[in-house]
Amino acid sequence: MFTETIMSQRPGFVSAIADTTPPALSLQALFSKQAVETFEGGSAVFWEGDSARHVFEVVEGVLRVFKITGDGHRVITGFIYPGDLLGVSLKDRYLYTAEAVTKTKLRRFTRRRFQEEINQSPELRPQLFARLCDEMAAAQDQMVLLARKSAEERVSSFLLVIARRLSSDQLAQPIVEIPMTRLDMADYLGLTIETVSRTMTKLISAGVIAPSGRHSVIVRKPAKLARLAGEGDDDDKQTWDQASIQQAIWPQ
Amino acid sequence: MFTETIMSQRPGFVSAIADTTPPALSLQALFSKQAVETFEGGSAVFWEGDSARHVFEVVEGVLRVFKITGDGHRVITGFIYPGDLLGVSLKDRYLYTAEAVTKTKLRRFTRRRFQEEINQSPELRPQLFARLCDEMAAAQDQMVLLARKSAEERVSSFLLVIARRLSSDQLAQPIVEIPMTRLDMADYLGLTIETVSRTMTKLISAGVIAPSGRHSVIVRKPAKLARLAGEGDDDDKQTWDQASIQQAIWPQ
DNA sequence: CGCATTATTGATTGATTTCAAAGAGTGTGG
DNA sequence: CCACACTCTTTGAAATCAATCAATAATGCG
Repeated sequence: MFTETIMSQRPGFVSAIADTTPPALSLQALFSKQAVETFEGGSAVFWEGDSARHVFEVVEGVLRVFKITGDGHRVITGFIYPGDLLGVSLKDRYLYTAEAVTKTKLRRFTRRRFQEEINQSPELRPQLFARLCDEMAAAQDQMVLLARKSAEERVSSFLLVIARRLSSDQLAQPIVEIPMTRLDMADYLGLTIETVSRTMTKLISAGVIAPSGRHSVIVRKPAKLARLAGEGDDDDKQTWDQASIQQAIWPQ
Repeated sequence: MFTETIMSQRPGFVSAIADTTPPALSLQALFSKQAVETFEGGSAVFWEGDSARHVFEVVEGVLRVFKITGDGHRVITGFIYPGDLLGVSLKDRYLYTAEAVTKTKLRRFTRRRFQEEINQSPELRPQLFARLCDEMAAAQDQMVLLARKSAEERVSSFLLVIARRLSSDQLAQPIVEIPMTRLDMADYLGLTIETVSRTMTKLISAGVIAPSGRHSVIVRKPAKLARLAGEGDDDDKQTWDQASIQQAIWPQ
């Protein structure tokens, strides 16, 4: 099971990822020493209930993380993007199945080794904690979405979140990549595939988004999208001085 | 801001709580040195967005933790019971409002002090991690509930969870205390108060539960309740007599 | 005891699901 | 290069579950 020795190590590759992190020892720097493994789209990294032997960092690609309910429904609890950690449950069994949506590259540590590293580094610990807290915050937002939002609000929220996630990477692009299928979206948003499809169509008809291939859309009216997503949108003036950035990302 | 000096310390009080914890230094032992504060039912401990200055441990009582959506809906993301921690977000702002459901007793640390203690203790750290992971697991279960379960499944799941939670405290009691109101339940389960009420009535008519005052019910058919909750329970014997009730509630 | 709050019950509406079918995109092999 | 099979997506019509609207009942508090 120790597949991390399969590929050659690429120490010089670190800087491209770790540039933005101030401390000498970051989680990303830690993982950067590990070998990169590749998973084809659709393949599972681990299964719910598996003995939790490894912790992963996503280098490239997108994964879905899900549970199967008693009556066979799939509930996707999150999507994992490059830079995110995967499998950081302190339980000894994975809480969910992780599956590659697209072709994915990962680095892994054994849980034991990872815990040692974390324990020995006062620098790493707060970073890991921060990750867990981000995950918790995301989970809570998702609970709000599932508990009270309409189909239109759910889909809009989803598009908005992935649009913003991308914006930090590839700035000034109104094109939002949607690597996952409609079924993935449905199982993430607590809707059926038909409702997702209908809602997308509705957003397109309303001119909020425009189709741009099957796995991407162009956000045409980001302010309206935010309003539909049910954000506290009294006004969107005072947020940042970098309103110019927002305009650059989403030119109206 | 060091409000923990307000009340007198009660070192002798520890044992009653800390008896069950093996290690010399447990989270509960840590908190046990702090003064106890009381919050009346309905009063807020902190608000979403407040500067996150303290971490709390619940000594007694139940709290609700919630967010308010853009359109004014309240979404309760969890209930906090004695022994649980509150406010362990590593963010510098609280992610949610915490409000006492019943009269509640808490102990608190400043965040700074708490982090120091955690950082200096290799014994405490895994305990805190385990708590966070339990919280995460609960959040995921809640996402599953909200994403795919019917009203009946939601209410049944809720009753089952609090029944099991109580069982560790006050054993061998099929009487489940429900300290929260129907509105609390509704806002937690992503339903309306009417639907919760109707579903409870339905469960009563079906003989699954029996009313026992407004804030408690008797679980008469725990196996059926588990089935209605959508748990993967392939086998289920009929369970009318008291002995099998207890077995079914607490199988382990 | 009366009033405010909380809970139940009933009737109706409506959003989303379900069922059904057709259309679009992708890859394969002849 | 095209036909075929497959999957994924869109669209339509009907059914359903929970929300909403409305009224009554129970509880608890001063």
